[in-house]
Amino acid sequence: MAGKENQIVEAGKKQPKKKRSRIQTENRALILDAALQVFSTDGYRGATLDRIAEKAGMSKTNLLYYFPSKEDVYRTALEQIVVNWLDPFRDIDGDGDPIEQLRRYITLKLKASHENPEASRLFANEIQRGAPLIKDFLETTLKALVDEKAKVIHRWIDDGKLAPVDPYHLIFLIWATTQHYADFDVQVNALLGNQASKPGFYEQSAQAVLSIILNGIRPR
Amino acid sequence: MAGKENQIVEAGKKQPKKKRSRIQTENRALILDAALQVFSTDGYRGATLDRIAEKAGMSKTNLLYYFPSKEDVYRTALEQIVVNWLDPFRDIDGDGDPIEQLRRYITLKLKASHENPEASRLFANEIQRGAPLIKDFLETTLKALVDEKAKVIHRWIDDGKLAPVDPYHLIFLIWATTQHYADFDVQVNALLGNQASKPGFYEQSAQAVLSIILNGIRPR
DNA sequence: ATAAAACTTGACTACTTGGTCAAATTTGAA
DNA sequence: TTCAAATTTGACCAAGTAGTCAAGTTTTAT
Repeated sequence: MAGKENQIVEAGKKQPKKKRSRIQTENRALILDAALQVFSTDGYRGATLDRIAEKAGMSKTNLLYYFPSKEDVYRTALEQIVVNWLDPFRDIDGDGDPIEQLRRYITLKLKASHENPEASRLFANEIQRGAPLIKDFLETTLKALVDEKAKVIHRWIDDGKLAPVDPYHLIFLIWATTQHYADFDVQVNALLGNQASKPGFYEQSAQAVLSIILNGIRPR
Repeated sequence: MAGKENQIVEAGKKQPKKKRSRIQTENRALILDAALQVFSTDGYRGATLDRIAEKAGMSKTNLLYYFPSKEDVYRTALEQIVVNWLDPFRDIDGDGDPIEQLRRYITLKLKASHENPEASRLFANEIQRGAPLIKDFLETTLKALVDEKAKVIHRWIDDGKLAPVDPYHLIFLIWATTQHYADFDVQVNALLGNQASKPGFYEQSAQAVLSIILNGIRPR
């Protein structure tokens, strides 16, 4: 597994982006969608190409016609997720109102966890097994971005707009909490009983999470 | 996999607890320790008995002399974890000072995540794959305990000792945040660079987490 | 010391899994 | 329509995998 091309996310830019036929586009999407489900519950090693192919509605051989290997399917799925991950975080605006900016970000993250829990779980799985494919990305691209936002938060604190909290741990707390609703949704559902399946549940939990975190960081 | 004996944790009580020889005690411990490491990074399906046996320093055949099957090794390891999990939560004292009680609980959880991250990851893994072995436990034993503590928190709020927050979501937030330092420690390390390996780091992050959460729930 | 019980292991089995290959079948541009 | 390129698949293979078995080696109670 792996070797040199750990350049997840960095890739995609230089690649000439070969044009794909209609069938190719459709089938790759089917495969990636199936892969997301299987990888997110069974992990990289536990997932099998047979199951992914079955879920995608084609033979394993055909799946391997579109992706050269299991690792490649996984890498591609993971890459998609990571890219979508970054955008809302990047959008945190240092010139905006801190509470409003963080409210927006937390809300977006909660929504993502709610609408696409598999993606969150797949990402969590990758980290939990030691991040073999994205360690590099974490240490470079993501670290740079986090450092930048940490500075923004620090500035907010210096301006008295935010209680003096460690920016990094604040970011971790937000990530942890929002992902929890995706990664541990079985537990959340078990503990909340029927509540969790009621219609307004998502908005209600978003409200609760926001109120705790935002109170925790509001200047006093 | 599985079938009827989903009664994790409930077991152990009725079992006559057969006495074990010195060798048995030692080897079972070696196996469970190795299993914890392998299961926590590779997941249930991804883990192999060969790897566990190798890490435990014995042949796979011998491992299977002590545990009848892979699932049984997994179940036993998981059960140990879950039991240890519960104690500090149970110890939250409704008659104590809320802030002090929660500070204590959060500190204990952070410490556990710090000292035994594999256990946390194994538990997370079980939940993420749908909790096939402990769904029952979540819905009964754990739910009852959480309901009880939620009532305690509610009482604290009614007494004006705590800001009006949803108890369940507060508990989720605490669990999510404290586990994050174990489950995502690769990411935490990558983003904090050398900081994370410095001596006082654990105390420092505990301090940061406590300050955010406790501020978030202090009455105002 | 000794023999029964406890422990340990190599060889083996049945099954799964990632990946290959050659032979169809389908698609689409001319 | 036509045929080369694209797509699809069953048969197959080598490398694991969980678990069995019988044959040893070590421990321990007497």
